[in-house]
Amino acid sequence: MSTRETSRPREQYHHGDLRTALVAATRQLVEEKGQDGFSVSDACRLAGVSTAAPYRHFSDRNAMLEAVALDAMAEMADQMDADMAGHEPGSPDAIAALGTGYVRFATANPGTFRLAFAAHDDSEKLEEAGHRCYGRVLDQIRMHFGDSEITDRVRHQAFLLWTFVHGLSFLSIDGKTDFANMQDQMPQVVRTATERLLVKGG
Amino acid sequence: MSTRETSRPREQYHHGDLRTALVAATRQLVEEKGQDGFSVSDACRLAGVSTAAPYRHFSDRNAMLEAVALDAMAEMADQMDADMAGHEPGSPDAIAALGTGYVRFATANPGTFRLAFAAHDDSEKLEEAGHRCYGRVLDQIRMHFGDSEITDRVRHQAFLLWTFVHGLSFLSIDGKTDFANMQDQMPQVVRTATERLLVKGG
DNA sequence: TGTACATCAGTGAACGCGCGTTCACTGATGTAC
DNA sequence: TGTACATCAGTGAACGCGCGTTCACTGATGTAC
Repeated sequence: MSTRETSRPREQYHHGDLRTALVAATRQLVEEKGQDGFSVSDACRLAGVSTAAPYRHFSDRNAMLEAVALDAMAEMADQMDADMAGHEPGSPDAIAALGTGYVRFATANPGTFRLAFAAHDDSEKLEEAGHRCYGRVLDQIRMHFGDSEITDRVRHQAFLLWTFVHGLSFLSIDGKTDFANMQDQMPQVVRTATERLLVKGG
Repeated sequence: MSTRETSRPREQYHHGDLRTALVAATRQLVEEKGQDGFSVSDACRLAGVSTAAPYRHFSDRNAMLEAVALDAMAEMADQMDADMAGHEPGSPDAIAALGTGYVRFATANPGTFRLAFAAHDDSEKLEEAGHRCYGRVLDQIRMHFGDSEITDRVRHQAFLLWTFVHGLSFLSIDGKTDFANMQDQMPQVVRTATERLLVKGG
């Protein structure tokens, strides 16, 4: 099972890892053209297979998008973990780092971010992945307050912070921030908002 | 030039106000199917005209969407003005009212809201309309601080607040708020965030 | 080690569909006389 | 008030296109003997 580049034309009848290659192709196209601009045919072209091939691995077009969304959600959790590493658990530093990780993922992967957070009527797997991601925020804020479980005030604070970084993500990827350099200023903006939003009496 | 319902089949050769009817149809479809799901043909069906008719009034499909976005931006400004009316200018009440007006517009018109705030490469008219809308926020915050002009701190504060209500809008329309009743709780959430984010030392 | 065979991941051609846009046209409207 | 005519907002048929999905098939792989 050799590694294979997504865009190189097939040289063998059996691909080896077509599912993975198709997810990669789908993700690339979602970034380039958005989830509505994405087409199964394009993904097949990228992966170098016939247009019927994906149906061995996915029930339909939507399942391909869902696979990308699931991947993205897990990757985002990793990004947040990485950004949080080294900070005192429950500290404003750690909490702000979670937020910057979120926004950084969104700006680095705007199409995928949009896809992952769009309303998917059904997918409970995606919802679970989202909750797993959000659990990190809840837990840091629980520790910040020294609570032993996820209380209402923890949930409330977490929601305020999530709302902020979610808004910052969308404003950034839609080009509505007038910062000269979003990359540089973003962490400071998140830090300020975190400090102000995070107060006990809420 | 009589008023005409959008969905009634045409009875006359000349429509009377086809441009307006097409904008209304486009907007309805953007709400039902999103801006990518919208099709010119559907809009023509709704307006009861042939598929070639829109090209008398719009250069292409995109121009139809832009017209809807422009309408929406103006309407949003009206909503914000209406919600702000009766509050002391520059007061937290007034500023929070601007925010709730924003979120209320978004949740009442999710498809149109998304369209209006998506990245439109070019349209300077839309950008202007957006700035006109945002000017209300800048002005209220300027008054709040008693500044005589739009200073950097005013811009900074306004951006924090905008970010928050923008995030709340997206979380709401994508069904990520776990409130039992968004309609009831939203104003209080906006109020809390406004109070916390709005401090002099920023 | 060599052979027979089941499995199933791929092919490629075809399907029906709806799309955005163009074209030469038609006919209602409003104005000049 | 009545008529001729220019204007231009509509028609309807057609175009080329790319789409998602299905179908009977082919041929590479891995296993049982």
